[in-house]
Amino acid sequence: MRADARRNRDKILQAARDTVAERGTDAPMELIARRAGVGVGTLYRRFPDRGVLLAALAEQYVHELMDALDDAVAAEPDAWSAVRAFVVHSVGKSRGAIAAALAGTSAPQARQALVERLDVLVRQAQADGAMRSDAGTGDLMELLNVFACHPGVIPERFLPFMLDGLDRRRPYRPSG
Amino acid sequence: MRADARRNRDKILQAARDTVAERGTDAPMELIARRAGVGVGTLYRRFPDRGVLLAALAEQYVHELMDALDDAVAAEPDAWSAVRAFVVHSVGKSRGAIAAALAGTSAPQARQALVERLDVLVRQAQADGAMRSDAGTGDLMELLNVFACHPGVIPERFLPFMLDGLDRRRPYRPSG
DNA sequence: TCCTAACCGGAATGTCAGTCTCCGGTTCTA
DNA sequence: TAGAACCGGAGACTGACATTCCGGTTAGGA
Repeated sequence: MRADARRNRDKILQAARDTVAERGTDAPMELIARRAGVGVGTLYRRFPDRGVLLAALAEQYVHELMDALDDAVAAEPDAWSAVRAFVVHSVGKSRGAIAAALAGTSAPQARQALVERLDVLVRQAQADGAMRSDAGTGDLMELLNVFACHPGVIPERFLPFMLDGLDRRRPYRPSG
Repeated sequence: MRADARRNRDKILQAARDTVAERGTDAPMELIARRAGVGVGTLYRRFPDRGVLLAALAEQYVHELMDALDDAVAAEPDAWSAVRAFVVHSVGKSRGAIAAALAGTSAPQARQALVERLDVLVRQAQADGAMRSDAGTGDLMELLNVFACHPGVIPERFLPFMLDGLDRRRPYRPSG
């Protein structure tokens, strides 16, 4: 693969990510290409159809979530704090790409690994008495999805409330 | 207006509501017509374009929300309970129609009236120390919108958590 | 019952946004 | 410097919708 070809591939992936984040999974291919500073021809040469492109995006994204989960576990003092940090972080970056990565049928094995990993943490948080026990890992994944589909101020605004709702201890912090 | 014409008008409105609930504000007109058991011609004769149809829907819906608010106030013992009941009830019925009714530019005066009414209740709930004070009426309206755009199990599942997050007293009820 | 204005259905037309192909021109790299 | 690999984007195609139009049907008053 020639150097310029690889360079373009990367640019396309990044552009796809941004575009999908803003316009959803069915964003125009041409928009993605233009955003990458590339012709549609180039886009299609690299990714024969939308499905392939989305799969690549999903793969990449799930891996990043995995890393974010590791970071959260390393940085936070307990399981529930880690879960919280992970969710906040994940919702904060790359919006719609989450939806593409998690909701779709792409990269199911990577997704599965992520879910299992998160599940361990969730169970721990519940065992600690920190997280309410009538909500589970699946709920969190769906939560990510819902918020991923609503770029804009909404997630930032509601996420803290939502997380407080999931918190069994429910600390009340008027200014945050 | 002939009897059959009126009958059809009502059927169209109902079909539009269901269809918009499922497929969003830009659901195909033809789908709405078919669902109403009517030809597209009839639909267009009654509602010259999508905007008019949506406006009619909005009007009707906002009035229903108003009634729901009244009912909630009458049935519940305090302001916060009424707010909660209202939100749950509103999210529960006629999904996407909410989005059409509230997000759009249709029926702004009716919407305004609803918001003001709800606002009184919200302030009361906050004054009672029952609802957290860093979230307001606007947040609730947006909340309705977000959930309205996500038919399916999601709202039912998350709404209770969300509302608990907004509750200053935060009663913990493992089984509900 | 009969008449006709009002109403109905849906085929037909027009529009538009997007996808994907193709090829003449350009750029790496050996 | 040759030529394999790559690039851009015009344009042919497609499908999904909106909207119009008119021959056939019907409600409901005389």
